[in-house]
Amino acid sequence: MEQQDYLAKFWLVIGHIPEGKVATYGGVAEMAGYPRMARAVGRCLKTLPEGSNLPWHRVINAKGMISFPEGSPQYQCQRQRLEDEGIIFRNNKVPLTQHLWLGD
DNA sequence: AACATGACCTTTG
DNA sequence: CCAAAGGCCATGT
Repeated sequence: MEQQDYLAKFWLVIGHIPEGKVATYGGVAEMAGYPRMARAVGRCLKTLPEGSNLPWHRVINAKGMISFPEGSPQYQCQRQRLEDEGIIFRNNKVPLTQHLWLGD
C-alpha cells in the first residue's frame, strides 16, 4: 500500500507543526519528502478519521488562505481555531511572513 | 473528470 | 526595492 505510506508521512509532518504557526500543503509535502504532492496532502486531510488528534487546521495553501469558500462552515471553523491559537487574519488571509512554519 | 494546490508572471501599494 | 494580490497553466492522485 504505497498510498498509505506517504499519507502516514503527511500525518507525521502535520503533527509536528508547532502551535501558533501554520504550514502550506506544498510545504508539508516537501518536508515529508514528496515534492509536488500538495494536492495529495489535501486529499490526506480530506480522508482523515474522525477520532484523529491531527491539527489539520494549521495547514493552509500557499496564498496564506484557507482552501475553503468563505461562506462554508469549514472555513469559519478552521479560521476560528487558528485565531484561538494566536494566529491573526488579515483580509481573510494569514500573513505567511509571520506565521509560516519553515520546518523544524 | 475533479480536487482542502503550487509556481510563475505582472501590477499595485 | 520588497510585499501582496490576481490570473493562467502545470503536477499528481
